[in-house]
Amino acid sequence: MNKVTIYDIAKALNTTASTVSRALQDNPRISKKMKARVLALADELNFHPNPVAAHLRTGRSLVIGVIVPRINRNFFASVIGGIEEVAYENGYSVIFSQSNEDYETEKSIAKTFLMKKVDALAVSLSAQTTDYSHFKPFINKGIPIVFFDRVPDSLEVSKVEIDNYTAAYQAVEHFIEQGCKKIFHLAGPLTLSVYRNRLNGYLSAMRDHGLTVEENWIFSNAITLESGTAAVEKMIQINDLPEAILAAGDFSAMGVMMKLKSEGIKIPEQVALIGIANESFSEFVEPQLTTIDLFSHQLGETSAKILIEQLSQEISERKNHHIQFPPKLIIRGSSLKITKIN
Amino acid sequence: MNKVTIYDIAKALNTTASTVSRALQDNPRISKKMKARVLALADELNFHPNPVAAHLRTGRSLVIGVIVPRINRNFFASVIGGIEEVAYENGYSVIFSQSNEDYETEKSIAKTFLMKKVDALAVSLSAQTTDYSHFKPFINKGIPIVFFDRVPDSLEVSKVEIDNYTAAYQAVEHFIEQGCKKIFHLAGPLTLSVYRNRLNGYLSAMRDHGLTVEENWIFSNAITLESGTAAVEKMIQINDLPEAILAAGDFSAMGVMMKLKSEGIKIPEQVALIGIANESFSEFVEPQLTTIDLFSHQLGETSAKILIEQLSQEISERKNHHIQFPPKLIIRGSSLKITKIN
DNA sequence: CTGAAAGCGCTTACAG
DNA sequence: CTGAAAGCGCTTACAG
Repeated sequence: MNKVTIYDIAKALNTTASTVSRALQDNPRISKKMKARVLALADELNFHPNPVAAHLRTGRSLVIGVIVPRINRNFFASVIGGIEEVAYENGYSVIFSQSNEDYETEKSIAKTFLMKKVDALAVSLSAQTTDYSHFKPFINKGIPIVFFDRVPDSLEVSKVEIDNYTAAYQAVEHFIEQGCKKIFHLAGPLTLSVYRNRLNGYLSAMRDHGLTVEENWIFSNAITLESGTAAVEKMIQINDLPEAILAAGDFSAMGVMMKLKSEGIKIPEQVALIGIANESFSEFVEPQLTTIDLFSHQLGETSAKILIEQLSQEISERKNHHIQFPPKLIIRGSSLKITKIN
Repeated sequence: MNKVTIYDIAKALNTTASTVSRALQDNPRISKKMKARVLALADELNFHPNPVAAHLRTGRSLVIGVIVPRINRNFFASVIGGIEEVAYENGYSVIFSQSNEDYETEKSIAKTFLMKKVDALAVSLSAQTTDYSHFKPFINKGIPIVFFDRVPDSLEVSKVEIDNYTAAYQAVEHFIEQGCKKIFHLAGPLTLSVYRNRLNGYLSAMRDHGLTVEENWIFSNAITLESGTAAVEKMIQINDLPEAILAAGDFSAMGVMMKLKSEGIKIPEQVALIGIANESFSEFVEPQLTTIDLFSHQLGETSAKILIEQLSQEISERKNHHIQFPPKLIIRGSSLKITKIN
């Protein structure tokens, strides 16, 4: 219990703290014999160097900070899981905090993490965030920073995401192959480039196939279950149902599905449906939801690897990575009008 | 950028670090005038005391460690979300790690957290853990520790859970009210008291209603989707279907549901079904899944509150809390044989 | 109300 | 290959 320090070990071995410290770090300047003696005694006394003291001295905390909108989403939980795994393997711990989609909270967390001296930072932006200056101090201090999924467009930093433009584009093409022309899009908050890219992919695919998108075909800020339900209500109200709907997230797709079903509208026969995220529930529902995999775990692993690589480099030799995973459309029953499965 | 310290402030104000330190802590021994001057300058210089130095000196890290089997489950993500919220409000940060249901990993994380000097610890045990000695050092050092959901039965510590016995008991009674007598149970890993309690609740309810449970009515170690599917396969194989199934988790209930549906067996008409956890997907599926709410977010909040309370107390005045939330059966379509809704 | 001084437990430049 | 010494940036018992 009474904490053992390197001084206790030094005294017992008739040497100095310097030597003990070096021996524990496997410093080549220490003889094998001395190292063996130090390690043996450290082991016997169950000694572990106090990382806090080391941190104060070296400036390295071995902690990676993570900021997410909320942890209570399979997608974000899974990304954080990936980050934690890689971090742990490399001797780093993960400290995290939730912005709750709130800009002020995000700013305050960034400040806290800066004070707590995280060695590196991984962030997925809140839906409210349009100004990124709260991340500047990290960049200025040479603290590696990586954004994942919800990345800023106007900041020179490392980014890890999927190719959202192509993802939406492919979804629309799949609808078109299934014979759909009147295709609606439930877009997310357009403050975030993720959702702007999905919207653009949708628009381009429609245009490239000679389909004109009407104004009321696009619903904005619709990523919750409720907003999916509300969108369908509105369609029914003005008696304007599409042949297909691409939702910017699985939760709003789920709202769409539940509302359509409760109204007796057949999926995919009357309205085909595609979500984005591949949440676990997407294969539990009926019909199973066609969706786009976001490679959440790999997103996390890759983000952590970038940070850890940069931590091992001199500031001058670091470069920003911009990684885009190719999207993967997972075709299931909700979008198959022609080849019916399920 | 060039870090400001209390010495810089002291020098600029023609006073000493002691005074600056006390002023920043709002120590009553410092004059209001001096406090005002210190705070103004600190603000102007954008100074924040280095918590690492404070930690080395005071021994307080303002970090709470959390160990979960895995983060990639809505239940655990939600608990951690609750812990983080309360921690953040109280100036604490949350560091977490995943045991991946592995005992050795759990031990190793505990050791790491001890070394990293967390101020307090919240744990949900891995399914493999039957020995708790890796938590003893925390208890011995007076580091507050709380277990949630997957709590150890033979350790004098604070525990936060739901009354799992009653939960399962009520589920069985609900089945009986619906006219079921042949009721199967998919139990979880019985190393964990959570699952033993659920099994016991099931057994007691059956016995109290004069129903004899046969050996093959209970499937053990069945909390994954796959094990749910496998259980139904086995029932079909030996041609022995029940009137109702209580699964120890929503994921295995989902496996049961999918398999029954693919076999053309009607839920709840032929087999009624109840899960446990109230995962978000439970209301998305068809029929909607009757389940038991585990109050995940409150579990997290309560766990964090206990820790924070204890951190403010002398070791001698701390006492172990044992909190059991009353269970809440959420009745949906999958269990309603008589009163059909949905 | 304010100050001088020690110390938390390491690491590392400097010296030999 | 080993040691003596300074210092990371705070806090707080002791003194006045």
